Amino acid sequence: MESSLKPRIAYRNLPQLFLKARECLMAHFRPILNHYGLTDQQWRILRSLDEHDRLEPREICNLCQIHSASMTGVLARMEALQLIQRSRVAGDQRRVEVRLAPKGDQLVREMAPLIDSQYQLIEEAIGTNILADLFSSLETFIGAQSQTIAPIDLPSTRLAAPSPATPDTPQALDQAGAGD
Amino acid sequence: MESSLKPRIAYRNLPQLFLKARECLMAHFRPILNHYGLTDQQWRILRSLDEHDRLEPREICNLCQIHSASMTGVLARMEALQLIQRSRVAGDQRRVEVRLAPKGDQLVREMAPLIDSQYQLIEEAIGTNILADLFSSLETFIGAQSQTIAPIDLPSTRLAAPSPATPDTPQALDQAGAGD
DNA sequence: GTTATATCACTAATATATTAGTAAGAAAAC
DNA sequence: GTTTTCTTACTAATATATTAGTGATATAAC
Repeated sequence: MESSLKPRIAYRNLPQLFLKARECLMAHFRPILNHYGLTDQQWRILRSLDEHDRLEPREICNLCQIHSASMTGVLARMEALQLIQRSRVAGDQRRVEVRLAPKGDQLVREMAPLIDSQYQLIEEAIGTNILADLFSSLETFIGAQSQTIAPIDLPSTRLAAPSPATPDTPQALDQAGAGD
Repeated sequence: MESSLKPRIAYRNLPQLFLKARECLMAHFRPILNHYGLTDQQWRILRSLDEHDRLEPREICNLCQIHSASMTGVLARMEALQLIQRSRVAGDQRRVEVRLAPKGDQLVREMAPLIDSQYQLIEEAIGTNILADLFSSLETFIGAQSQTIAPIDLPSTRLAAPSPATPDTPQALDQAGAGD
């Protein structure tokens, strides 16, 4: 009684597949971003600002899937790099508006044709219809999420709780003990 | 001369779409993971170990899309929580093998039916064929990546380099200057 | 008008991502 | 057999993710 029906999860790992697809794709663009010293997130924000001109942090969070708590730091660094400008909204002192700074605007202008060229190479290599299918499937899937999907109810009897229990081996493996 | 052809990138943002799709989906599972005090990455590793029984860190990196440099810390924390066990490989002292610890195994056993139930609810809500289409498109896309996709060549004349330049506003916005 | 509630950016603490680099061990070149 | 090269896990430094919570402002309730 040991090899008791090993894969205990029946469904395939869809989130993982999304992740892998994204990584495959980003591998073609990351060299461009790195060439200009940009992180993924910084580029996502620049691209959104290219399309929307004036955005508030909260809107950028939604558009770029960046967590609200990360946003402050990301924007602060981008402002220090003079890629964007931040200012308070006139009527509402809580809110902030973000725009491209001249340097950021110039950077987008320079990078845009490179990004498009890379997309074109990808499209040529893997075929227009495969990409079209993919867009279609993704959008149908995302759209379908607006259905009310019920959450399962969670049991209250959890066993392995997030208590650091016995901090056995805090960092490195003990470098030796493999002989006994 | 201001609204000068604003969206300067012609192609749609596919990486972003992957990200959004993944977030939509994970929203249904994260409550389960959080209930058991697990991070996304920890769960991905547990799930892989459920399927593969014995894995080396390098293999987990590939399977779970977790960066090699992050892996050490993630595994160390999971070992401290007694979810996994690490040990040196007999013949090769460089390598490490990772297995489920009893507590981790028990956790997977408890969580597996919950995960499957949630998948089932999702499948019922959005339809089996939409999901099948999606899997198909994703796999075709990932498979097509094995084509040789040429990288564009990067110009050497970059303007905005990753130099922290003028650290104008290091952290917070200046709380006032919005009246003039 | 005052109180309660909501919104928004931000902060703090910890986990993970990313880049570069290190040290030990293994394999290949010689 | 020694030197070179490669592989593997790990470390360090910084960027971002995540969770919880704060303070300031705005809006709603009264």
